[in-house]
Amino acid sequence: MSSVVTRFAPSPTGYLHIGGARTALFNWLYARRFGGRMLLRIEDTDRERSTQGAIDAILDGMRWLGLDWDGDVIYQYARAEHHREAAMSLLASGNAYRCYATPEELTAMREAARAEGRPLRYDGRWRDRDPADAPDGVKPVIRLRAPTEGETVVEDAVQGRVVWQNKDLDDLVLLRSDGNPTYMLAVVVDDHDMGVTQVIRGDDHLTNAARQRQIYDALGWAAPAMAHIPLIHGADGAKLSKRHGALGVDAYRDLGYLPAALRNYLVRLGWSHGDQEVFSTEEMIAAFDLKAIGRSPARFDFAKLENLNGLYIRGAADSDLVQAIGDVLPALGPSRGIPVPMPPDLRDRLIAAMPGLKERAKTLVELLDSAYYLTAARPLVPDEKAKGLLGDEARARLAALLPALEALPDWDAAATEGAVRRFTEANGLKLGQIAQPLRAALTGRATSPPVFDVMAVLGRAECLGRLHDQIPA
RNA sequence: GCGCCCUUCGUCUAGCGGUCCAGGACGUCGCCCUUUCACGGCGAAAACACGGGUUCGAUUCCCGUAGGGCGCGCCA
Repeated sequence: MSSVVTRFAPSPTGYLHIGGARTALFNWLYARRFGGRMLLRIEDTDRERSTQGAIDAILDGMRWLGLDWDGDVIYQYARAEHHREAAMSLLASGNAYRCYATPEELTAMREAARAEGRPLRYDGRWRDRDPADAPDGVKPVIRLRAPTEGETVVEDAVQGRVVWQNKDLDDLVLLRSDGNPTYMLAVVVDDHDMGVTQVIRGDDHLTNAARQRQIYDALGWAAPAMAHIPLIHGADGAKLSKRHGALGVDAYRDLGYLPAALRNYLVRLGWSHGDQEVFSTEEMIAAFDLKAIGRSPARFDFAKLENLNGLYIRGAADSDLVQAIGDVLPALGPSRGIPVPMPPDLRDRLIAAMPGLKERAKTLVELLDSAYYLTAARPLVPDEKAKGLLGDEARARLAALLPALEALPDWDAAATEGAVRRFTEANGLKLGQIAQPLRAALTGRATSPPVFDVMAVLGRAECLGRLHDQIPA
């Protein structure tokens, strides 16, 4: 029993989108689960659309997500010679033939078929034709001489046994007229040469699996095991578009999601392990198996991702969170009022504030926003909710409280709380009636960590200053 | 049009013939805790697409119907 080899094979025509990220995760988990390897192959045979920028984005996305691959990145285009050799051997064995139909001819054929309600398949017009009939000046493609009778079967780990009638499958192109291989050929040759034992990919490739199976058979090679996982849909059930989640993983990073949270969310999309919702990476690896992958498409749900992200934020180390904030800072723009890179003293103050902050943030962006009071310069600009807490009456109360605070010999949470409580008792107020305006004046927000902790962190001078800013002259 | 795949609460899912008047999680709504928010705790509403079979018995098996998805390129 040879060891497990999986592969993730994106085409570099855009960023690493969320569906691709999940495919990569599943391949990674499967390889790790069985002590095998996950290879990374860039399918760049489309020279028009493949870009270096996309390759970089995909690699960066995988690194950010914590999905590493084994060995060097394999570039499919660099292997074109191997693909051509396979096509030639197929030609030699009679399992392929030259087709001289022009693109215009094929388009006309398809249109006619569509108009007459017939299947849109190549009609095999050059399959048995004498090569002597070849027209001048037309460079042929090489097509697979696919079986016309019987059936092609794919035993799929998630879809089960899927059967096609060979009469429904046409003779696909293996080599283009310019001599370059098609995706269909390249995938088969590469997976074979790379020793891939388990293919895990989106089920948009399920039909391709049948056609690739025919190529394997023609080549006399054993096909790897297959697992076609359902696609991820948008919240409305339609295909995932940019509007609802088909963002690159870099966008999720910039939105303030943690890689561990995204991994956890993604692994539960289409896969389950009883009632368990939260998985550490180790647990995921130990529990992952193909059998538990469902067959119906899942919809992307930001609310659940947020919930999970909040869970991971609460569980993260304070210094790690500040580090993560620092990492996303450049993408957030200068409007946050925090210099990039983050000054060491601010870093320390943020770390000190994290225990109170991380309890109430769902994303790193929210975390940063809630830290506004730490970085804001006087006078503060309260948000709408905070403004609502700073009416005339409230500000009058703050003015009345001020002398008691100014007279405090010590400035810590216990001291300020004591002073405020004595004030409320003396004036027949409930604690909230003074604590909320205090919070609004001090933080510019209606929510914050416990207000007396905030006062301790800010220090006497800054607190009294901010209070004076809000008190009527 | 042809082929293939899918269908349990709004969403992610458990369920592999009786344990299901269907369980968990997110979300929603109450209540509690609390200076607020959040966290946490407690509770509520919320689903087996439809129609036929098979069976003593179907959410579970089979066949249709409807709905959805994917594929049908000298793209990948």
